[in-house]
Amino acid sequence: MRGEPKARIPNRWGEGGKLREEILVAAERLLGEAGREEALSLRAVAREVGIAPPSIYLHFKDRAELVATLMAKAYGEFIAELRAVGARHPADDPEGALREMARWYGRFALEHPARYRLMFGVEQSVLPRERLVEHPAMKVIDVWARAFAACGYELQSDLGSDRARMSADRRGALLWAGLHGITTLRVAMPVEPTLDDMALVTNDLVSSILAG
Amino acid sequence: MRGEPKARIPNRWGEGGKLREEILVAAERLLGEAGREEALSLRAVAREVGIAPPSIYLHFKDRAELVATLMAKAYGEFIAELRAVGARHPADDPEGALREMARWYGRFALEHPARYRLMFGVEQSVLPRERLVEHPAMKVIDVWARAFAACGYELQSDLGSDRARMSADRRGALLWAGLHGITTLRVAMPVEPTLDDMALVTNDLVSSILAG
DNA sequence: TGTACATCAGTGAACGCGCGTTCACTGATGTAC
DNA sequence: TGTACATCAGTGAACGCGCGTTCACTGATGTAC
Repeated sequence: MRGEPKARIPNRWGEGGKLREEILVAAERLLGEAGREEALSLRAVAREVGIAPPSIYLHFKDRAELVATLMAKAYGEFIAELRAVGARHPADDPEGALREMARWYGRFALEHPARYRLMFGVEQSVLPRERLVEHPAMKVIDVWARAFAACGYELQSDLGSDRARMSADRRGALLWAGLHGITTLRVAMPVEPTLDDMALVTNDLVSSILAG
Repeated sequence: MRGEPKARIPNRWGEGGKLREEILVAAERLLGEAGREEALSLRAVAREVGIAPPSIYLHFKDRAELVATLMAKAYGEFIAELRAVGARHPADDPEGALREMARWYGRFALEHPARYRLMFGVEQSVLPRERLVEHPAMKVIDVWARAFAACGYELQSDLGSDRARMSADRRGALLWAGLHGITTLRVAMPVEPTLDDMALVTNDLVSSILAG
């Protein structure tokens, strides 16, 4: 009953790259099952694809490079979709768009916990200030800041200022932190998380930040 | 230069329990270094204490029991300290107490990331509704709810209701989620987290929830 | 058309590692008679 | 006071496991002459 112990037919000349895609797809699937990046093993990926473990090294320098590739893909798709959710909403209702995006954020974290953790859950190596702008997390902040700016709050680059009225940037940072807290606490705690429940807290959060 | 490869002198009769304490202390230390519970190994604990790995089984059924013990200790100390921080504040300034507790929360997470993650960072097994009240996480919610109640918001057991004015419980849940998000995002992101920075966002959060 | 050689895609076997856990044991200290 | 035995605290060696990675290889497909 073993799957297929038969030898794999090698790809044609010039089509070696196909295996790279297969490896990424299998790794994403297994990551979803494993839940945490640390629990994803090259050998398991190789088994899933049906190749020998060393074959992975034809396409990735080492385990770290495979994980980094998964992470970059996850970020790219996540940010694009978050932007798209906002853009799909009527332009004359920026608050509605904000709420829509916030709800989508929670749903995403609940439906793809492993991918979510891959992006926001691991302690990452600290980058020097000047390379920070490149990091995809900065783009996430930017999306939220723009969403608040559309609601009439002014953008300002200085996050550290404490003027009387909270800037769009600070509201964005606050919303993101709040959403992150809501979703990760739901997933971490021994309560079965429900979307309704989460939507309620999320709405409270958005209202508070719009009012505060 | 190896530490001490010498044999350990066994504890006296009736004093076997001392080793249990030594194991727990060593495990807490190593957990702090490792950062994540999964990275804590029995063999490392044994090395740290200076005993043979099987000796741990004299006091703990298996690895899971040791980790569970660490977690219970961490929860107990955390909740006691959080309550104490609130209690130390003048009773006529409940908002100040709330802000004080919120700041302490962030500081704790930054200073003891491993212990924080041990409590709030792992996906735990889902408990049945009736056993939920026993879980220490419920006590955390309770502390926050009482802190908001002291600020004049009414307590109500029904978290799901959506009356016009947000109850103390819902504000408490929201604050906790927000704090959790702020602290974990700071730790997870490639930015060096600073206390000032966190204190600013934390204040924004408290203000928003008090106003919302 | 034939043939030597390069290139490509991929493999099998092995490496050393640290892990959780089990097993049968050792040696000191207490207790019963 | 002596001695057989029970109890306690702890150990050494071994188990099987899955892991990341390296190494020298195979066999098919292309290219040069």
